[in-house]
Amino acid sequence: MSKVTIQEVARNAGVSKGTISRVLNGRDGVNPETRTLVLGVVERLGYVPDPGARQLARRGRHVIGLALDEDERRGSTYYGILRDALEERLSSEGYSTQIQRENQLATDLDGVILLGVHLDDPRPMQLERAKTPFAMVGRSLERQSWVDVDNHGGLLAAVRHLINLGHSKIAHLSGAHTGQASVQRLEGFRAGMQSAQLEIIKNLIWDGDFTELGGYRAVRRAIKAGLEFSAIAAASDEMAMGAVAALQDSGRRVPWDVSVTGFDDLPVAAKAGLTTVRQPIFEVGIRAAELLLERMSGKPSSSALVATNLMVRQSTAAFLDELNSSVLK
Amino acid sequence: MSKVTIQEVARNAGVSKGTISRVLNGRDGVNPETRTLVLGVVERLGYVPDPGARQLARRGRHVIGLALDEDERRGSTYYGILRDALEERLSSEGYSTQIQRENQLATDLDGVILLGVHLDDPRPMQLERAKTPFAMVGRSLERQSWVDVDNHGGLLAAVRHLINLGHSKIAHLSGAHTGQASVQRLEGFRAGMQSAQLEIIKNLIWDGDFTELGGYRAVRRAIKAGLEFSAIAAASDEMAMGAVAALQDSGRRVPWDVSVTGFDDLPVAAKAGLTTVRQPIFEVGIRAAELLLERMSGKPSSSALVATNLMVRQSTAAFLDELNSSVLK
DNA sequence: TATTGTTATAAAACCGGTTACAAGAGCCAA
DNA sequence: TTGGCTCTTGTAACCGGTTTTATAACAATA
Repeated sequence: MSKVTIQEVARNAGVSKGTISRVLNGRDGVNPETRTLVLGVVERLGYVPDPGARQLARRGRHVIGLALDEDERRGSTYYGILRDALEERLSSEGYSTQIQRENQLATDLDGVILLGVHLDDPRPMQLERAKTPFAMVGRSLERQSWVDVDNHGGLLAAVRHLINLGHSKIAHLSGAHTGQASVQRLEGFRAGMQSAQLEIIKNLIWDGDFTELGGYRAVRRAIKAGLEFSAIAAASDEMAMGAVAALQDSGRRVPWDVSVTGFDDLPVAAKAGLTTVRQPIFEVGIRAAELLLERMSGKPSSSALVATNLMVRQSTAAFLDELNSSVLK
Repeated sequence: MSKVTIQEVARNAGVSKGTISRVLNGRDGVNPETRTLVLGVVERLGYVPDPGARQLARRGRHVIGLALDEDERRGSTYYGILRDALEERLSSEGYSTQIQRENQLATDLDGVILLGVHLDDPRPMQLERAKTPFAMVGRSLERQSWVDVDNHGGLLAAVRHLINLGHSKIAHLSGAHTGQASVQRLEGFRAGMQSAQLEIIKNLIWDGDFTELGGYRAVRRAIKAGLEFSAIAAASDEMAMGAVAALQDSGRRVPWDVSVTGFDDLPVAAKAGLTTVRQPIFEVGIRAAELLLERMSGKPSSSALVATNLMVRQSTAAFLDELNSSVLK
């Protein structure tokens, strides 16, 4: 319960504080035997270094900045979870985090995490010029040290799931076409349809603006236009929820008349029983933090594409053709 | 730019480190003259104590927990800003924060901030029993140490603004009636109408569920039902945005045909030109942190009701009666 | 006047880590 | 055998604060 200090670990292992510290920080010049002994004791005692003391002992303030692209997104669920993850990983390493307002990338930072990078983002170049190490959440084509979710694979999995259930007239509820994530998900949708030799109908790709209301309006419009479809693969949970509401307002039952899938797996999705693609946001944050730490320690940098999981719930069901079902009778 | 330490302050003031520390922590037994001298030097040098060192020197981990009521709300804009504020204030005091999952209020915390307390909330009692100091965001009738926004006064101001513009058939777009904030805003609406001897029409009080889509649907329903109104005072920006969308979809122009006000002043409100009531969320967080610190140091506890501001933008305009305007011609 | 208390401050110990430096062990060449 | 080298580990200083203890100056009391 009460905190265990490095001193106690040292006493238990029969070595000095310094050795413990060297082991834990991966310094070389430690006997492999001693190393495993120490790690064992650390494990047994459940020792966790005090972040405050660590920060103090390593000279310098050790601050890393979190740079968001738009103020508007600040505080959305996605960024909240990401921040939690980054903070958890970085604070355990003795770093404190600090939100960077706007484009004023401070120069006295030890590192920066860029959130929501887009294609013609000027920030990576700025940071390179200032020789500040950084890692990115979002894909970069020219540089390393980025983490991204496998958007393409995620939507592909959702579409395959729908196809396996017998659906063929599948609509895609897309976000604004500016974001990379949006484009990748759309491509995933296309890939899924094509792999089953299904036709991609232009009228069944709708813009839902990544919001619940946007999804609602898009689906209402489609129904009013008399379009036929038996499933909707949305590019976000919010849009999917809006779609469900619109279907219900139009007298369609989910999933019996229309199946719906989302993307993100927000808490609300589980509550509403929405089949969706889980984005491991927390994991993305952890990886981003690790990439930055890697880069700051001078190791060769890499990037990471984290996988998604399809969470099958109650908003999808097998396709029931009215004709078919009447024949069966 | 580089950090200024307590040692430098001490040298500049011609006293010892200990004295600086005593002054900054409000310990007594310091000569008033010395105190002002030290404070002057601190100000001049722009000295800010290092949180890490502070945390280390005060024994114990010094963790305070942030307890949310519902997982769902986690990460919403509101809670994001609140967390920023709490963290800022508490970390400068050497405390680190930790999110409390569910109801597992850990016992080894120095203090707890309860977010979103409601009337029959069991948590205050639990904490009292465990003798853990706490402060609450949201009103408590039985206890002290809470901070809340003046919901009543905020909506009252919005309604008065509309009345001053000549409106009389004013609708209220309310949240779910369970929350305290919702009830207080509804009461503010009533008070505003009554103070101008205006009739409160039951059919003009709608439930919008605090979401954009909820607001949209409620307004569509009202229009379809043929209800007459020239202004809508919503209990949240999101609902107000939904209302604006619904009005536009029905061919009503905002603000010429219908005026709309929101509540919260989210970034999106400024962008959309929505007249709204600003909730000083950040300020609420700071105050909550201070109330907790107060309580932990054993001072007599108090509570705070922070004021709102009406942000007048382009979604409200003077009432134009068609009859009137034709007469004027 | 000698003794005791008060008050204000300086000095030093400490918090829990990291790291520069010193030192002992083992090995090899001279 | 001895000096020098590498490998490994202990020792101690230090980071920037807080807090306990010691001390000096002065006032109050006997």
